[in-house]
Amino acid sequence: MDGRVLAHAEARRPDLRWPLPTDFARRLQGRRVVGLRRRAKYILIDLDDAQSWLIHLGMSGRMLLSDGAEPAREPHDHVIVRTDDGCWVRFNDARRFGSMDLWPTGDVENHRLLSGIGPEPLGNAFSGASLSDALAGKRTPIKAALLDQRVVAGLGNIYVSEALFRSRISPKRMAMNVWGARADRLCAAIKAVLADAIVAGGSSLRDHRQVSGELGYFQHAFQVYDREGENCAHKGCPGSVQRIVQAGRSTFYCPKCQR
DNA sequence: GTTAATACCTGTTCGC
DNA sequence: TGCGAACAGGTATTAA
Repeated sequence: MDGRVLAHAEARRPDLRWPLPTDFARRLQGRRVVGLRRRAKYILIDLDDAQSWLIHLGMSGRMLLSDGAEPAREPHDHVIVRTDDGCWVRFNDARRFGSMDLWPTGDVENHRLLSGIGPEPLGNAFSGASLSDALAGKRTPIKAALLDQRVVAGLGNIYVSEALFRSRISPKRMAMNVWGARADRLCAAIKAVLADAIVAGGSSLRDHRQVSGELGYFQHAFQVYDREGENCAHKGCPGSVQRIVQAGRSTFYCPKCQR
């Protein structure tokens, strides 16, 4: 999309998770894309009027790209954009947990949804030491702490379970008790899980898809998530995967080797 | 101030 | 076969 003009924009409903900004489609229309970035779970599309288009895919949201004739309208196609070179971009989100906003590019770090968010897990600023600092004094299970975007950006329920399994840390362990070598292991596991997932094209559960509409493949590489009752994947461990509920979300782990 | 629970939404799956 | 209940997810809001 970089460099292309948003020749036409249409919002087919006034809200997603929250109301779309005033005159949303009109403000997109005619703008040239001058940058494409990501911060945490947000896609940031910088426009030539010094505004940035913030997009969160929520859980079921997806951006679908196609060339040529206008694609048939499908249920839950909430925002539709056509670029000046004939590309169609559709934001489709059945559950409407996604959101969009327009915000000054120079102030985007201060947007209410982005301010206070933690370091990028794949960046150099995220280390065992920085993770220890973020967890210090937190009297909540490490599972819940890792879902807190202020601690580290971009981790969701699945990747937290996988990272805790790889680092052999119990999801029930108090966050403040994850430091030193444990924090180093956890940091490395988070980076490894995300790197593996990116290579595999992401995780596809039910209707999660890539821009082409294809499913990702990382779900086939899950070691604990949605594997309740299966043998622990750690070599030599006699344990089996258990499912518990923490903060209203499923956690999968091996009680034998995750401590 | 910190942590836990709840609401939002809809397609899919499961049990009766 | 058909129906309703439960479930999945991220995050703001409300409650404790």
